[in-house]
Amino acid sequence: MSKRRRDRPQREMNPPATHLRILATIARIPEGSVATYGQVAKEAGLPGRARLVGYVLRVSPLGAEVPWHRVIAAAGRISIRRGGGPGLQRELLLSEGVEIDSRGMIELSTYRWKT
DNA sequence: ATAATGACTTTCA
DNA sequence: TTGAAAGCCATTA
Repeated sequence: MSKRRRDRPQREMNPPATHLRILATIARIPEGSVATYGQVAKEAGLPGRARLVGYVLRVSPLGAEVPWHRVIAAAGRISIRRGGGPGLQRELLLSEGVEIDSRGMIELSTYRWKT
């Protein structure tokens, strides 16, 4: 037993814990629907951490287990910037039945994930 | 510890 | 509706 300087009761802990929570929430988004970063954060129990969601998606090893393409900005638009992303996300959403405006806008009123 | 960055959101014009 | 500015928060340098 080492001398831990003041064990925290149970506040934050592992960095990944929060990330896993976010990823788990994204995994719950049904096919054909989309969710905003803020909504995902809130559902994950992290209200106000919308930026974190984006950050996690950036650092986390995305895979088929995480439908990251169903996560869009509150404006109903694809947020990612940086090649290889936007076009791909658009294709994935279209293949799921989500209609996207020519400007890359999505009708949140229609496709927003309802909990 | 402070500064800068970013797959965000909301508000105002 | 579109665009700019401010607010917020965790991670990185």
